[in-house]
Amino acid sequence: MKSKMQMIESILKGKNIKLTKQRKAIMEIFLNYDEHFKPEEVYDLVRNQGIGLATVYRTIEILKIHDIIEEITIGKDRYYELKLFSEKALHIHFTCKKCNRIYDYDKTEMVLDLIRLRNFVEKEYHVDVEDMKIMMKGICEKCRR
Amino acid sequence: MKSKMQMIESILKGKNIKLTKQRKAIMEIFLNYDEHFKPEEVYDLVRNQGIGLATVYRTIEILKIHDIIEEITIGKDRYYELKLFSEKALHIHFTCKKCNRIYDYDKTEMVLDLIRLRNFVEKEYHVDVEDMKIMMKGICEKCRR
DNA sequence: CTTGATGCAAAGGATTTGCACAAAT
DNA sequence: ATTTGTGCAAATCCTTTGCATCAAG
Repeated sequence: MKSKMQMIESILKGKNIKLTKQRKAIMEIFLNYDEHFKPEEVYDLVRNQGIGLATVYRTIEILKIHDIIEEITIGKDRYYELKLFSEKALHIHFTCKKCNRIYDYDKTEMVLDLIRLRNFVEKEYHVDVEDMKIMMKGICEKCRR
Repeated sequence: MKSKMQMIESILKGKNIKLTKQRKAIMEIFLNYDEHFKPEEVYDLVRNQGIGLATVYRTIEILKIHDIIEEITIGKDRYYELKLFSEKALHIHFTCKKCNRIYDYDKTEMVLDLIRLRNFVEKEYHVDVEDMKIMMKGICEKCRR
């Protein structure tokens, strides 16, 4: 059985994309921590390996285009997180207005609503929906008390 | 009965925000066309009145903070559109991957699903949801044929 | 009058790009 | 060998800010 890393590698190989040590290092960040990162944050984690910021941006772009990671924008910040293999394939991003923490919610109960929503849109507007993002903003449990 | 413009004016008056001719001109863009605009696009529509780009940015910020317009980010672009008074209070933004057109969908049937989703999140995670955005990406009807 | 707003140009921050060199296939 | 990727620094793009001046309340 192939590891996730190997699966990503074979996806990229099929597209003439070379597997450099820089790209592997960056991919590992997303695979090992199932979290969101800003480009700068990824850079901080790999710069000790002599990897430049431009390479981080270029690699993120590649991973995004091939749907391995996804981009979420919150206010003025852009984050990236693993999309492929993520158990929380369809999840909701919640940002707290007070503490600015970002939470990912992914209960199955919601996924059903989301799928229904997608099906409705596809039928009603005759489109193919390939991707959806739900962002909520409000006050989190900790900040409410 | 107050016009929408008058209502916005009274909201802003209560906050020590002066009603300059520049701000009125920019507010009218959002009121008259119920569409999304980039800052530059708003600027193009008001620059003939001698309004500077910085003022457009500053006014957009004010309108956003007071929930008169809302921000949506699609890829690398940031758009703003009327939020207050908008019949399509809760709507879905759909972007076509091929033609890059942006559509707003707002059938009531979906709104119910969205409200249920919000209620679920609030109960399950003990948060207050004040705002939500749904972005979908895919292929639109025109580009499918 | 007094305070807050404007326009301009300059500054800032994030992202992209050109290019000579290096590494993967 | 060829092709593609990398690091660096410079360039670009979007957005914000400082400041002298102007206008709203």
